Amino acid sequence: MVRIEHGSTHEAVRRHNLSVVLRQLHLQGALSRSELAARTELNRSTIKALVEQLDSLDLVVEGDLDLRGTRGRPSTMVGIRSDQVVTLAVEIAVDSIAVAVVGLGGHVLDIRRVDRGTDGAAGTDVDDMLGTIHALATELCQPDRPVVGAGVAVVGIVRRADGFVHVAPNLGWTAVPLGELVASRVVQEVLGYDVPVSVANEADLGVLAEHTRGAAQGAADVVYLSGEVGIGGGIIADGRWLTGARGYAGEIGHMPVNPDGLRCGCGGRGCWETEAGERALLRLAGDANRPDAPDAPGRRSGAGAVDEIVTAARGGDPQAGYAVGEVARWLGIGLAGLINVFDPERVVLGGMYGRAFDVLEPTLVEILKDRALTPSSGTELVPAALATAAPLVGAAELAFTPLLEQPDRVMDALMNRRSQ
Amino acid sequence: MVRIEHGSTHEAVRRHNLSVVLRQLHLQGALSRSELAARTELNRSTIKALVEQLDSLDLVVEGDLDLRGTRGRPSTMVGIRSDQVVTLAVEIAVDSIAVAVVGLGGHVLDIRRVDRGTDGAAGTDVDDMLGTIHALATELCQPDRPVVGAGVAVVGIVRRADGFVHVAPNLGWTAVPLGELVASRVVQEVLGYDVPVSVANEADLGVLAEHTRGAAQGAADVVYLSGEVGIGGGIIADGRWLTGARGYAGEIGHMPVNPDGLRCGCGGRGCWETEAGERALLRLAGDANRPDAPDAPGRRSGAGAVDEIVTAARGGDPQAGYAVGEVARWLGIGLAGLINVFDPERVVLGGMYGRAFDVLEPTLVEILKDRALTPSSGTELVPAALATAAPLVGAAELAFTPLLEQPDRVMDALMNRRSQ
DNA sequence: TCGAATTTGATTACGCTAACAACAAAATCA
DNA sequence: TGATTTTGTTGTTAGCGTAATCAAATTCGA
Repeated sequence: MVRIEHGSTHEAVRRHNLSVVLRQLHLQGALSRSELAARTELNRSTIKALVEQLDSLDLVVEGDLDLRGTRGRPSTMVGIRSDQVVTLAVEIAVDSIAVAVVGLGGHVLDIRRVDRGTDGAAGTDVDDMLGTIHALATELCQPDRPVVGAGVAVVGIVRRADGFVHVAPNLGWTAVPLGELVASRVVQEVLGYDVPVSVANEADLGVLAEHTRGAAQGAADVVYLSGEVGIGGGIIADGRWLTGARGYAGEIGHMPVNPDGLRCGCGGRGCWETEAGERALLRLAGDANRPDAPDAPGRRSGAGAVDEIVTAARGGDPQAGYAVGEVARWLGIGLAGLINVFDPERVVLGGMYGRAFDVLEPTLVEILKDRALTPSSGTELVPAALATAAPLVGAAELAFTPLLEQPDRVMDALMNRRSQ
Repeated sequence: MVRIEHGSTHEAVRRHNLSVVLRQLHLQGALSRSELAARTELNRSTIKALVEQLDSLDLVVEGDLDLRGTRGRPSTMVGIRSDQVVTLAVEIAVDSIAVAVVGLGGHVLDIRRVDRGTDGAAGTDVDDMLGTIHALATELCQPDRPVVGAGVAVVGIVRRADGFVHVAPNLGWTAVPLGELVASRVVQEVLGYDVPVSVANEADLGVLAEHTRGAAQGAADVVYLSGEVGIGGGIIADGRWLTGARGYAGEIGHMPVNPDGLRCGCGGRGCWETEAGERALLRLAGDANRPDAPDAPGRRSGAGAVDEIVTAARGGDPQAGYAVGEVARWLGIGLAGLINVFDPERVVLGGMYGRAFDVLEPTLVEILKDRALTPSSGTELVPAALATAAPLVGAAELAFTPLLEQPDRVMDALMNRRSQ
């Protein structure tokens, strides 16, 4: 693929500045006009004009004065229309499906989640799942509330360009054109007009969420690990979300770490998630105190069982402590490689790694001190901040991207589509 | 680190367009004005003005007409002043030191290389090495030829911000402020004025070179592997050179691939370069037909010995074939992990992997088919195109970066400095 | 409580830059 | 040789951010 670098024109400047202002408000919620001027290094006059345009697009509201008690004339506050401009966020997880309406600024206005096999929700059948999403979206959507886009988080390998799910082992899916399906059988039917539908991997959206509103805020280089049934990974490099040439980046679960390890479903041996994933923890802790059979197909996530083990380890249980220690060791060995490859500013641990952060950290730090080449003080290790909300928040963020990049175009196009 | 997104102004637009035009010419060598207009999507009038400004900065020349025989008035060709605007490129390798004068457009105008221990060149002592570089640079530099920057490639872990070499195991260095040293004891003394000095890891500059002028041209997502004494790595992600938060990114040599492998100098066990590096190949092929003792300190690179083994493998020698096969196997196992993490469009193999590409490829392809999750047809595997020139070309490219980004500022500043 | 100082909003004029339009120039093609 | 096509050149226009100025609204100090 050859990239041609284009020149800039007036409109590009305007659009960029409009985008910068809107993004600031999206991230901060509300700012005074003078603060906007300071952050963007733009002139007061320019900010006024930009805010007026955003106002005319129904994206922001100019409200009260900024009453902070500083001297001088107080500045006008500019707020986000978080209730008037929303996206639809969908999460297709292993054991549940969730749909949320997320307002500009990242506010989750409403959310519905159903577990698989309950509430009439489907198993992993694609059609049933679309039906579930359709039903949830219908409940949530108010006809007068404009929706600017939809984002879908799914536990699978997703092609960025069109939301084609190449494979989703934990759902039993192969070759599902999820983007098209959601567009035609959910968005178009529920809303009555088309909006862009973006699909991405759950962990990739996790890092996007943590970077925008969670534990990775302000960090330009981030590695995010999410311990669920497998190990998911997402990366921010140089301030940008890394998705790879096709969108498959961040598939770290099957990095080889132990050639003598157990066989993995992918055909390899000693993959990272075989050694440091949820099943490894359950296996190492022994099956006695755990009701689930860890290898039963279609089983529900062992989150409850994992938490029991972690609690036991905190309480001094030797078997649980051993299991946690081993998982931490293999986690650290793989993580050392990633740190050497990316040199991240911060590593964010989500999923079960986030919940068990306190018991994992000591071992991790020790392993990394040995194995990571970069000065050890360089990389921060922190737990995720958004917990289970991360994929939905990330999906919403992804769906907001076109609006944030081209506020005027997206809103104009939306007006046309809705009025038809 | 908090990033503030700034707005754009007139000057930013002008600078961007100036930069885009100059970069096109830097990459293509010469283009007609109408081609420039087409590529940049800028107006004819604008291109004229921009080219005139670049001409007044002594960066380009307007020359003959474009005589391609198409109908219509022929367009004026715009060429690069490759002989008038140059950078100094320095390579500090394990067994040699090289200095080159590289003109705009990437033309290597002149080059001097000395092996360590010959020609009065130093071993690995920092002072001696600076002396060598000083001598070579003095020979190469013509006083009337303006130098806009200097770039240094070094086999070590380098902090991007200031060119501080944290550690360079193969040179025996620790904590060497190489950027400062080259600036004060080479550039300032040889040229008589200051220019920015940038330092980076050899493999990182390798991928920059291959991406700009080699086998990775046009690819937005690239993984580059260089097999030398160790394994060096460089990454292009989403069209951008990836250096990490501090500049240590791409240190893939010590990724753990085999916990039962040999001890590595880094303290780990079964690091990638222990299993798939030069020493592994020499070890696996047996020592009988090789004069060098592979583990003698300060030894010269075993490039010759490696090539002997590769040639023997091509000829059907079973021992050599086994050694090459094992190296390919471990190389593939590690590479599968990298492919899953980055989802690159292209993987470029340099150093000994490039020279042995034909004998490595079959095994690599087989391993990747098994181990890499992404559709196997997705990622291209190609040998490097620039061979030993890559680090110097990359260093020059790095040194040209400020000029390409802000042509007017850099040239004005240079004028002032040289006239003092 | 009142005036000075400070900071911001609003308005207008200005400068910079790219685009546009019209015409001239230089080639190909029939 | 004339029609056609493409590009260079020139003057004009439009868009956008900035600077300058004045008015407005607050805090601070006496």
